[in-house]
Amino acid sequence: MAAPTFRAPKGTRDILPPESGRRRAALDAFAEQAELAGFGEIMSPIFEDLGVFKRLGESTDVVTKEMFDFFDKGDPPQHLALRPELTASVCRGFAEHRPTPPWKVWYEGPQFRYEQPQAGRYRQFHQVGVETLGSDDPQADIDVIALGWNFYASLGLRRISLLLNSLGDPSCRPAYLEALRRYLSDNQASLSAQSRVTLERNPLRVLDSKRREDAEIVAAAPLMVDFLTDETRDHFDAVCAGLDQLGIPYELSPRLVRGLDYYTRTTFEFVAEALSTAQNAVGGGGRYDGLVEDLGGPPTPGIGFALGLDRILLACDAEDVFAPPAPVTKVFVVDVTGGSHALVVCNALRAAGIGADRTYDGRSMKAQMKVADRSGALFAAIIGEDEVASGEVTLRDLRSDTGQHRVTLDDLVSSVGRLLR
RNA sequence: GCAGCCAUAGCUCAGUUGGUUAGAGCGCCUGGUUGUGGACCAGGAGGUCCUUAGUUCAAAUCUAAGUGGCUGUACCA
Repeated sequence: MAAPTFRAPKGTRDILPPESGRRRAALDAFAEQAELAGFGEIMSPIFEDLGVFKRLGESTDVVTKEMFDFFDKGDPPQHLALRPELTASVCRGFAEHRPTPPWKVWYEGPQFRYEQPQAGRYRQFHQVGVETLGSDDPQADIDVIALGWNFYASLGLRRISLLLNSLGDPSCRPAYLEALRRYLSDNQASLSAQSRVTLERNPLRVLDSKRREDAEIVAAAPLMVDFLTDETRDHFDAVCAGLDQLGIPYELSPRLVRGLDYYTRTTFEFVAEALSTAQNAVGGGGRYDGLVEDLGGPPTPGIGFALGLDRILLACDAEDVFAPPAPVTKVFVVDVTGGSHALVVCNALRAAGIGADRTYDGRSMKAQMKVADRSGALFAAIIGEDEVASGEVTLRDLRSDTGQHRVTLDDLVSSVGRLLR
């Protein structure tokens, strides 16, 4: 390939039509579902004070090595970072504005992590998500999970699995962590070198290891579910019962640990069976009952999820669903008299809400008809010397052989409007 | 982070043991009809063979480094 002077930075890409239209449609579908469920959109800044994201957990890769951070020009300079996820921003917003709970918001937008890119993983990636702040009712958990589930279904995806777990809360997790740490330490000799390091920082995440050497030890490790207090167990059981009630299938996944430290109690992940194992997580979320307080707000429980749009669209490809939307151009104006009539006609059609397009540069009729066909337009509106002389336009059906007929310029918009119904 | 594979036209890819002017299909443009798209036919445009350095009389082809993409792994969405 001829090397262009500049290219999109590593791990980023341009999304061009028609793929961009498909993403827009997916975003619109998500927005509609979220609004139907009573969520309003939050538009937060793309960068925040680095401290906002440090609360995600000092031991997570996201915080320790994957942040795009920089200093601004202030005196003293402020240490800022591009957002690596949005839950922290939402909680910061809640702590800042103190809206009346329960506060239900949805979001969409690009997020940034400095990682090694590969298929389905980008340095700038796009997520949609929701957060419900201010309620620890298990029915809030169920509503959130159901919204995610329904969104995948609305795109046409069928092969999505829901993995469910409870990570406990401060009343029971310390005891479990202690038991887990003791167990893993006792069996340290059998663990991989990498896991021995992870064990020091965060024993929970050793459970996430997929290294073969660790498999045996991990499989026999104590499980959080066996340490839940009555209260957290009741919460978890209520979530399961609610999902049963809604007919949403799930798989209990007692070793499901998520990459961010703030999660408590309910945690879940959506997996696309149509994608290869390394990038098949298409969404995930859970409760983070301590995060708002960590960010300086009042003690506030919260639950939410984030879904990775890039991977969702890959899953749509794999399942061959959710095609790009039909072209908006309905009428292609072919003007062989120089183009100024096309200018007027297109403007009138567009004003009436009818998609209209044309070519430039005074091309031949043959060339213009070719472009008209390719545009996906349903009709060609042809303007030549004859039409100009009689104040008419020739309307030609491009998608069937019903031929063509003339209408007066004044009638064009209403004729087309009738034909499109 | 670690490891492997790959990089030739807008796209998908051929290119022999290193040897004239680097090819195909699709796409694009023009014409075949001085007013008509899709099918067909003819012609045309389009290339720093990723970059740099090296080996050689000679490099798309061999070597090294860099860059980018992909795959696995780690981790994550």
